[in-house]
Amino acid sequence: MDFEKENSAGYLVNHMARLFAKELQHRIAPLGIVVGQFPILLELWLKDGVTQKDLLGKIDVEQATLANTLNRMERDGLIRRTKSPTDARAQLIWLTEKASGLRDSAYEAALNVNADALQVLSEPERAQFMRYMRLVISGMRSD
Amino acid sequence: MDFEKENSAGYLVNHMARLFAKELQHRIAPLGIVVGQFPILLELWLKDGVTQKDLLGKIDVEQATLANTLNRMERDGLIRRTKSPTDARAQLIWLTEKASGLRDSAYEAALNVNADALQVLSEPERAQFMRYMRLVISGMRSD
DNA sequence: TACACTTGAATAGCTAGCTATGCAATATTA
DNA sequence: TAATATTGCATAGCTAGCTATTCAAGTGTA
Repeated sequence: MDFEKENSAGYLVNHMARLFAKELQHRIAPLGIVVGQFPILLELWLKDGVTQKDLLGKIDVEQATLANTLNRMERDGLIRRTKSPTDARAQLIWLTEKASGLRDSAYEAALNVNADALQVLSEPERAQFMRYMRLVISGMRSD
Repeated sequence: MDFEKENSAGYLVNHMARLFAKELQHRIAPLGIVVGQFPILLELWLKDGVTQKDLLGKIDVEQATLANTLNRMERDGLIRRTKSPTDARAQLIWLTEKASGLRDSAYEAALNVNADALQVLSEPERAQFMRYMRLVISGMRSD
């Protein structure tokens, strides 16, 4: 039997993900944020004052991962938390001024990473590529 | 400005990579190995008795990451190390019997993950998808 | 109402990745 | 050959992800 990693989808996917992460990391570092915080910020920029559970429903990550990342974000002055008025177990998560102000630069950084990474593909190829990824993801999630 | 994560290549790539890793993890756990060890084992199954530096040249990971993973592999009885006869700083890395014996089952597990993940795509689509990933990777590496 | 069940979140403990730094052995060069 | 530079590897310390477990607060029910 043979196994050539360049012909292994999993190997390529992993490698590509690390390159994307490294590139995004590099571009958002000046903003004082890190990659794991990105999806959370994306949600909070749309709507804050939500509970951890609300966030969890929108972000594809385990609850423990989210809780840890939120702790680091609080430590770093990106969010603050207030008691939920309706449930003593829950807290509402709010962006700080600092974090709110980063939105446009962060969007831009991420859009640039994506554009640069996909620049080797033509426009229709890019669309195909995105479509393939969405298909693979939804196939894998439904197992 | 708008940012929809389902339209972000980086977001999809990251998500897909975690699904692949989780699936592979799940299938190789019975063999007593974990995902980070996989690329190293692939190389060692081809040829062992090599130095860390040799391995580093073939695996796309930082030196420190490799060193840590090798330590865990030694702890887990997958490799052993002998002094290099030519360089007192280096060691030669050898597979144990246990690790050698895992090769075929591990190949099979990985091939199955890939096949299952890509089953939502037709054969020509799969080929395109792989081609796109290789293009994106080589584009990103050459920056 | 008391007790059991469920749920929101935190914590422990692990792998895998990274950067930065240290250190001893080898190579190079003045 | 002595001083310097380079190299092979290890270590420290961080983020990001995971599973498993715990715990307190809410919910439902006998």
